[in-house]
Amino acid sequence: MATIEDVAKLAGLSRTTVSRVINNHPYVSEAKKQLVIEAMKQLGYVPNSSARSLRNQKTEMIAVIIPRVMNPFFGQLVESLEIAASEYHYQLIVCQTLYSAKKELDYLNLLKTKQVDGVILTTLLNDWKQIEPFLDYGPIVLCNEYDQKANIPMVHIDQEYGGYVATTHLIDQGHMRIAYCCGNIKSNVTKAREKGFRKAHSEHGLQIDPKLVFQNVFTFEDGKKVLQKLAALDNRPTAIFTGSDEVAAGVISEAKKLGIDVPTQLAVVGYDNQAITELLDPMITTVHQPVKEMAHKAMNVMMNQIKYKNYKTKEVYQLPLSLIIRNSTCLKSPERLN
Amino acid sequence: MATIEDVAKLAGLSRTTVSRVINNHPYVSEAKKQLVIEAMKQLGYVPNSSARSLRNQKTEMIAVIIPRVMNPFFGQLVESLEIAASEYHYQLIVCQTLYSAKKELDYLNLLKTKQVDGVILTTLLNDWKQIEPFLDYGPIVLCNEYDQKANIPMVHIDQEYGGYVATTHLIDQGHMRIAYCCGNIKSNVTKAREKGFRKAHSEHGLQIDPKLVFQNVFTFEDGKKVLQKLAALDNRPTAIFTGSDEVAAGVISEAKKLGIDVPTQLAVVGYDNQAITELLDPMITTVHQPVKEMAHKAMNVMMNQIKYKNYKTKEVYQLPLSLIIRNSTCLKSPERLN
DNA sequence: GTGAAAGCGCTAACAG
DNA sequence: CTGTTAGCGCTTTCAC
Repeated sequence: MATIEDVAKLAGLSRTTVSRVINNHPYVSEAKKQLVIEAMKQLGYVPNSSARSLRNQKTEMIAVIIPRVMNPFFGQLVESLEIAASEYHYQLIVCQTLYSAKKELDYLNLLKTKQVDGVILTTLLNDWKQIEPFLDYGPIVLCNEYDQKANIPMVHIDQEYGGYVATTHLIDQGHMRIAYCCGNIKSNVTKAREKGFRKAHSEHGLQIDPKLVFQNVFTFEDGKKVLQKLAALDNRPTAIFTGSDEVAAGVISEAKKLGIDVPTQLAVVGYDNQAITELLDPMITTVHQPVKEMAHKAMNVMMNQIKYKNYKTKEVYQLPLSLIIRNSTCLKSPERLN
Repeated sequence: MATIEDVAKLAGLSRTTVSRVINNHPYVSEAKKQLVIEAMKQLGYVPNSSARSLRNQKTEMIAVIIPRVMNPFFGQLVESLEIAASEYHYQLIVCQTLYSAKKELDYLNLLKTKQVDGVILTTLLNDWKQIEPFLDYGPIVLCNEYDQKANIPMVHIDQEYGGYVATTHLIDQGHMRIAYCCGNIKSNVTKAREKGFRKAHSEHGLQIDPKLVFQNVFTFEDGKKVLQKLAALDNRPTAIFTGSDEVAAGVISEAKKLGIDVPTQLAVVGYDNQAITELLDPMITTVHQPVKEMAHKAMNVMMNQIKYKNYKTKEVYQLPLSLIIRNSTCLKSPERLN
């Protein structure tokens, strides 16, 4: 493989001049520049990126830590992050924790070993205390996840409003007994959503029945099970807020099987606005999260972190979301509430 | 950041000895080994991976080139490839072409610049002639895609059998007019599938009506459009083979809208066995592809390529697939054909 | 067993 | 405008 030295020799110049041409430095005469370009072409020369990384102390790689790619929300996030990264000529490394806190820490080591210039965390499996020491080695940006204690940039979505707007929509439709499903109760994303759910209730003077609250509900199957439990209740709810479209799909599927009509007997709200919401009958009312915008903002913030190296400054960016009303909560009116 | 030099000084030893400890070399006395370990711990030392990459001429990174993460098939492939890579202590870089042949070439440059030890190609947007020169810089493995002309390892699935088994299933159900949708006609994956479709027909002495063949059908929306065209036909088909579950879902959705019953008036076969096949009513008969196995095999082959550096040897691994029969093609009998 | 020294390929003072 | 030189942090001969 040709090196910069080879190019220099062939062009009859020094390594420095070649380097200058590669890096578009000024003060290289046009004549020599052409000489260098010619020599590079002739040798098929491409700079070695390990050498550059070592010398420049940067790798132009970002790691993104997610639970798993097949989770539609995180898949979409990775897709958008990769597109954003490539706009900055950065490469994206995918790191799947598979919900293991230890793997999260393992992947953070990429920062210590300088394999990446920064890490984007999309969930937080460990306590902030465990994460913080890694900041000595490079920037960490929270994207989607939020932590009050963290002294770093975070780009996230207003989940409290998400819970609030969806619940308010149900209450406006006349529902007074609303079931609630959420995912990982330890996540601040989940907590904020629940806060919004509670706020909507208290604003309307409504109580929440603890029997209607379910935790750690993630999948289609989980959704089915929740519906079975609800169906067995004496005093059934007339609506349900689910933490994800998959769960909503499970609820609807099982409701159909048991002859419970959606939305007339049970209104269902999903979350994430995944493709599936438009494929089912009825189509699912859901909360749209601005994933692309979040990804771009997070990458933008990351680039600034890399540039200005102020890794331990808290910066909070909160993005709005919107409710998309479809037939799983009401028979007509496809409006969009902001 | 502590370097190997710092560790050596603190331990009162040479860089060499420290390096030996890091790399688990024999011939280091236990006493000094402990000294080094102690010093490393005290300094929070971690070896710099750019320096190692430069010295060792390997990065322990693999790039995988896919169209996009949100395509469920490729999302699943990335998920499995990342898991496989991490078992070898390799990192995975995601590269999305967004169906641009130029981006495919751009990402192959990661090989030239030595940013990765190898590239896994899952589709082929360029001619093999365009790709081949990159083999001078490192290994390329084809995973999912297949090309007769390529002189490299390829791990793929027996798509011809996929087309064959699905079509035979339809014929066995008594269908004689079967519509056919496929994706990118230039892909060998697509071609093989069609070959199987044709083979099943000729084995049963059946003709294929060109009016029933559709190309470049990828999405849910595309599926809807295909059904609309079929519905407008004088002589409608009684079954349809689609290239993906999404398309099948679109066909079924539109059929419902037009009052065409699935499966009695139109039997529908999907492809990929994505989650959605079990969420819809009717559940979709589909072809299951062994994605995890393919990913593991591809990564395994890649590791051998890196080790033995015989980049230009053709090796073909073909994996079997199976038909999963659900209600979109027949009302009962949930069997599984191999 | 251990260390000195060369060098992986590149960039950036610094000097001219 | 151009070249000389000194490393970036690590591993590996080659001596001892």
